[in-house]
Amino acid sequence: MPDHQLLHTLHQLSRHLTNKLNEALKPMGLYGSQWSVIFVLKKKGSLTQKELCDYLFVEAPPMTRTIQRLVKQGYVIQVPGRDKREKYVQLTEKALTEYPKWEQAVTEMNQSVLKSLPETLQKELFKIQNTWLEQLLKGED
Amino acid sequence: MPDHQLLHTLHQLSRHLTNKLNEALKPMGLYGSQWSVIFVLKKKGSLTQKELCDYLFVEAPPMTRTIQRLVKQGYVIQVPGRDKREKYVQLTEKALTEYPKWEQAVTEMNQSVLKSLPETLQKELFKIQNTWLEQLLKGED
DNA sequence: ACAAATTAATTACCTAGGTAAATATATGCC
DNA sequence: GGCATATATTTACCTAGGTAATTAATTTGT
Repeated sequence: MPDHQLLHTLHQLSRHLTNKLNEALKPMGLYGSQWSVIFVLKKKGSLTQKELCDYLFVEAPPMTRTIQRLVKQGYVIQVPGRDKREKYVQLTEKALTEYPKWEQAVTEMNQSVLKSLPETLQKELFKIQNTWLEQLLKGED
Repeated sequence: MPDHQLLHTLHQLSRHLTNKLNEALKPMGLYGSQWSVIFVLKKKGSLTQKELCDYLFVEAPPMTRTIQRLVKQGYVIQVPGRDKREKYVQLTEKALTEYPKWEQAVTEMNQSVLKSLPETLQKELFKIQNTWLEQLLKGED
């Protein structure tokens, strides 16, 4: 019976948190989608756009746009690969310099929204979400 | 430590489910946002746009657009209220006729995505989400 | 009673993310 | 080698949802 509600609540929660993220990043002139790309690049180094798409489960066109905005802001450069179809994307010095500030802002926001949820529930939620998402993605093929 | 991951997974899960919903509704020419409005109107009867916004936690401008599309498709009519600033929105006969088909499509989609998640976890997830969202909204004021 | 503040809806414009189609480069097959 | 197929990126266009500013109607304060 509460099936509709479950998805509805999940949707609202996600929207609420996305808004919080954007709010936290706004003072630094970044958006959530940009942060997600920066976060991955910081962890993984240089990646092609395709690899970024696969990692973030985002389609190519929005990825192109997000990257182009990052290029324009000077936080990322595109380097043509040996295969000339693909473009490797990597953080600039400027981005690496700013990164700690960005990460701190996001971390603070995370803590602020998570403080109302006991840690046991956080772990439980994380586990259930992961299980579910994994199952859903497995069922795709 | 897995804070970033928690929000990231939640975001991906939500996107995945939204895509599934749109996919399920596509054959009937509806979108997820339209369905959410129809669902509420079916349950609550006639509501002003403001009331719909409050109920769905959506801002007024996207609500205006969603409703205007529903009007154009003949699924909803806008009735000026006694307070002439507000517009009551209500389902048409056409919408009520189609409703069972829509609901079935959404229910089937719900079941299809939920079948990979044991019922105990569904309940657990629902409970945690609700608790969290409630706390977050409480903290807004 | 009337000017000022508030409110509901709309308009204009932004990001996020999706599909379909166009390009350009690689790869396979003969 | 050359032609068909596959792949990475981009372009064009759609919905979802957000903020800021506009408009019209209502409420408040004096």
